[in-house]
Amino acid sequence: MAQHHSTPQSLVDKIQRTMSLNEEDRLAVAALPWRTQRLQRGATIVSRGDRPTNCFLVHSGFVIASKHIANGVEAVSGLFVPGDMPDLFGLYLDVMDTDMRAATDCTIALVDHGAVKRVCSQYPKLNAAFWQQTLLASAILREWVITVGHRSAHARLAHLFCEVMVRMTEVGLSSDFRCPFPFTQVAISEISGMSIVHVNRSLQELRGAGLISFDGKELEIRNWDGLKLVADFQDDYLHLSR
Amino acid sequence: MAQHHSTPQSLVDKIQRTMSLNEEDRLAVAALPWRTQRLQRGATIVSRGDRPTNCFLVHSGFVIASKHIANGVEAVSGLFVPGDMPDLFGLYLDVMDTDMRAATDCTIALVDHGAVKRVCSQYPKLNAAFWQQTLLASAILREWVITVGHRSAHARLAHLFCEVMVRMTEVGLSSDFRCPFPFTQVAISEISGMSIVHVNRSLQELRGAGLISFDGKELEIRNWDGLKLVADFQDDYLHLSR
DNA sequence: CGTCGTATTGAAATCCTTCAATACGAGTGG
DNA sequence: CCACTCGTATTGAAGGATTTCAATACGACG
Repeated sequence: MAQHHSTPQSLVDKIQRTMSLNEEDRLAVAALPWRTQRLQRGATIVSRGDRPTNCFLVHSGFVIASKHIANGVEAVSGLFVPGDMPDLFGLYLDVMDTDMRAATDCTIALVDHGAVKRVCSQYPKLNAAFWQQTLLASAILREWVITVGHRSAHARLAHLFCEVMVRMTEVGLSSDFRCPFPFTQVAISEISGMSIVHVNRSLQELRGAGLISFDGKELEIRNWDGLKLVADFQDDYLHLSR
Repeated sequence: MAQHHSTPQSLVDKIQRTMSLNEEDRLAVAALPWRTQRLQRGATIVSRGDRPTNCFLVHSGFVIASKHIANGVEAVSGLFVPGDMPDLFGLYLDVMDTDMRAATDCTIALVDHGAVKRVCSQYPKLNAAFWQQTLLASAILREWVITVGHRSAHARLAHLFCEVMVRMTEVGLSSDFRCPFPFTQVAISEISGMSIVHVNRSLQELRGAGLISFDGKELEIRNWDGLKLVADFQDDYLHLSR
């Protein structure tokens, strides 16, 4: 697997949306021993039960966190976009409680836990920044618990689309309410926890209402306010700066 | 409201289940400016939109995190037991994205964010410990996303009971598979996101199968393995030591 | 041209909610 | 002590949302 060094610019940018890093901090992040790696769709990144010594940053593509439950069903608990560090929580949790896999072809950058801990202890700003990244992830989880538990299926889809659009926008990967979203309907059904049939119908509903367009590659939100309304989407949980 | 100083023993204990603190660390935690406070059931602790300067530790009672969604419904995203710091995530998230309220009469201990940050920067072990507490909370959220999204209603209840029992046991509040659980069925319906009627019926089912007994005050698990089975409960996400 | 993954549609089945009514128990005021 | 009320628990039954089953269509690719 190809490996080379890489600048974690997306991470630095993401951190700087909520915290100001000085030159020294930025350099320290860049100086971390990142190892870039290309992954094919479906590749396992970490497995439940692992005792990780690394964590990773998503450079491109989408990553999914899931567990296999009772009947062997894969239940998804999170979707990650470039700039995210999906398993950063492993830094202080000895054993992984979920699987992570590449939901699309991906490029990721691995870093050693020890190195991360070292910069954290040396640069208080970075300690705060990495900690904050884990907290931002937990804010999304809180919202997912509510969405999955209390919103109707088509609101769930709408909510997912709103969230993805905002998160992609945050890292500069959208324009004009369009962003990559290279998922089949069966993939969307896994992510959203809905049946394939119902995904299909809800999608038609959202399309029919002129709220979105989606071709399996790219998502376009054609009526942001309308979609937000059906999704009951309030973006405060994403803690956008300002 | 009565306020006095208090030893955060439950927190220290909880931390020590996964990390070894030395005498100095323990003293530093105890020396934090904790302010104990008594709360009546239903009391608001923090509100969505707040810019907190404190966080709190639950001493006794149960705390609930929730948001008010579309139709004014209160959607619960978390349940907290003694020893938990439910809003610790506010340490590095400027504005609260959820409400927190006392689900029962409670006693909590408030600490100033500044003081927490200070001990964290001074005691690396405590920095790790507090960070880890937020990560343990996020592990529970991941499991909740899955439970709410993929498990049947009666499995959801069973799962909740398993989780509560383990978490109460962790902090020494259970014995013989019995622990306080002073909730009405309507409260359980809010926590679990199920309708009241269905909570009632699922409860009867679990009782009828001899798995639990529950009288609105105390929960008893009469058949742990059986309950685990219907709940599809695997405790790894709680990261119990050993 | 055949095949396989994907998208779409119809229809039945299931789970869960909602509506509605009754029962039960504790607390309150007469 | 009784009558009343209110919150809680329970039950029946209808309605709705979503899943599951089954079939068909579509499109890319070898």
